[in-house]
Amino acid sequence: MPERAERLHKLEELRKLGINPYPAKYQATHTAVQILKDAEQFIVSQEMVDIAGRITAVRGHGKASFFQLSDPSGKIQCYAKLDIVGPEAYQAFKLYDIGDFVGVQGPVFKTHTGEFTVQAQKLTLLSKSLLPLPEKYHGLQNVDTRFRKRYLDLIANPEVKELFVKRTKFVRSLRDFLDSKGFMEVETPVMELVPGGADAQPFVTHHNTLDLDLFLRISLELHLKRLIVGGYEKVYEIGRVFRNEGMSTQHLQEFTLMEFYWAYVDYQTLMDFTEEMYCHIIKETFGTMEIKYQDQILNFNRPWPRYDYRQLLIDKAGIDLDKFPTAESLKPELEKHGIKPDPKLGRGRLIDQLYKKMIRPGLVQPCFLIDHPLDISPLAKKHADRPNYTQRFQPIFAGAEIGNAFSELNDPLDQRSRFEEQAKLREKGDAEAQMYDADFLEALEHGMPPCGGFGVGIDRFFAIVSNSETVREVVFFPTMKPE
RNA sequence: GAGCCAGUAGCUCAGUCGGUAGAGCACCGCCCUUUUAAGGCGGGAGUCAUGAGUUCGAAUCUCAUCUGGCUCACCA
Repeated sequence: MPERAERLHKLEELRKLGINPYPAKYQATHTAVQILKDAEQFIVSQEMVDIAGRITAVRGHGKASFFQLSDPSGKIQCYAKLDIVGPEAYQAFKLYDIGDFVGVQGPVFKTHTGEFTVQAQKLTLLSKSLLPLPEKYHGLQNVDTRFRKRYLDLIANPEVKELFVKRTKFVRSLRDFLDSKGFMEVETPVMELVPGGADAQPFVTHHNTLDLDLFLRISLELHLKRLIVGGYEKVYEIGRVFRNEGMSTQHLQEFTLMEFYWAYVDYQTLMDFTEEMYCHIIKETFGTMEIKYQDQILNFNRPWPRYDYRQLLIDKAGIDLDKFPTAESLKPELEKHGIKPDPKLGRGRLIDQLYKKMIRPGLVQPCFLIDHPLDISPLAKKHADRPNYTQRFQPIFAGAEIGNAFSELNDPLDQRSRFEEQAKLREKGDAEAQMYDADFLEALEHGMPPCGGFGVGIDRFFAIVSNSETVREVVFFPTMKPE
C-alpha cells in the first residue's frame, strides 16, 4: 500500500515540525453553510470565522492553495497563502492530504470567480488520515463496498448522507405524532422464550448460565398486548426485530418495526388514525403528499380507498373465497392461475399466494385492504356477523403492504384454539406458522380490554417513500456475507 | 434456492484475435500566489476475486469456488 506508506512518512514529518497530528479538541465558531449564508456580511465586517472539517479537494498553486472543507452542513472553499499563514504553517499544509481533518480560522472573501472563501490565517491539523478516499468526481459506485464500508459511501456520496438524515426525520416525526396523541413509548424484550406475533422463522441464541435456547423476537405484538392487559391504554414501541429468512431487495434479516396498541378502539378507528399518521409523517419528512416512486407518482392525499378482501378477489381474480371453504377445494383455482400449490400448506397460505400473485401488484396508489379471511389472521378478532372474516386492514401502496392492523383478539378461548390450529400447521411442515404461547394465553385469561393494534416495517415504508431501489439502501449496515 | 451479469491500481473504468498491464482521479518530484473535476512536465503504484486446467504463452479460453448486482420464487 504505497500511499499509506507515503502518508505515514508525512505523519513523521509533521511530528518533527512539532505538530500533534491527533489533538483532542477544536472549538469552531461556524459551519460551512452558516458562513455561506451570511457571506456578504462576513466580508463587510471582516469578522474572523473558524470552521472544522475534512479536506475533500485541493487545488494547489505553488505558494498558495485552494482547498475544500466539508462538514456536516455542507462544504466551503478555503484559501491558504504563504504570505498570510507564514512559511512554517505553509510547509505543514503541504503535508496535509485529502481526507485529513483540519480547523481553519480567518476572514471571508470572494474570489475573482465569485466564490465565497475562507482566507486562512491559522491552520490546525485535527486528524491525519492514512488511507486515500474514493475518487472525487465519480464517487464510490461499487455497491458491495458502499454497504461494507458505509463510511466511505457517506463521505463520497452526499445524497446518501442526506437520505439517512431524512430517515431520522421520518422516524422522529412518527414518534412525535404518537407522543402528541398520548401514546407512551415502551421497550420490551428482544430475547424471547416463544417468538410470536408474525409468520416467520426466528434466529436462535443461547443463554449460558441458564443453559437455555432463546429466540430473537420476530414482532413486538405479544409483549405489547401484555402491557394492555396490565392496564396501559396507549402504548407503542419502535424496535428491531429479526427474521431468519431469505435475502432480497425487499427483505432484511433485522429491521425496525413500529407497533402501537390502543385500548377500547376497533380497527375502523385505527384506519382513520393510520391515514392521518401516514399523511403527517410524509408531509413532515418530504413536505409534499405526492411522492415520486420509480416511474410513478404516489398520491397520499386523503381519503384513501378501502377495498374489501373477498370482493377484490372476486373482482380481480373471479374467485369467491366463500365457495372454497377448504384447502383442497381452493387448489384447483390456484392451478388455474398458474400457481402450483405446495401440498404442505393450509387454506390460509393458499389464499395468501393467490392474493400476492393476483391482487397486490395492482395496488399502487395508497389504499386500505380490509376484512381479511380468518385463515390468514390468527391474532385478529372475527366479525360478529361474518365469522370467517376478521376486523383487519392493511395500508398498501407501490404494490407492497406497508402496515398491518386489526381489532385484537381478546377472547382467550378463541385465541387458544387459533394457536392450536397454528400448531397443527407447524406439525404439517409450515415452518412459519405461529408458535403456541401459553404465557400469553394466561395473560389474556386475566382479561384484555377491546383493543386495536397496528404494526409497520419502518425500513420498507421509508424505502418506498424515499424512492430507494432497495430496502438495504436505507439501512446503514445491511447484513453481508464475509468477504 | 434457480437463472443471467459482473469482479483489472485506493477510486472510476479501458484492455481488440490468447503474445511484456493501460487511462483519469488520488499519490510522489519539479513549475505555478484567485483555482473550481485548476493547469504543465516527469514518476511510482497491480497476487487482473480465488484455485485448477488447456496452451510455447492466459486478464483474455474451460471448469470449480468466493463475493456482489439484477430477475424469479418465499417472508414486512
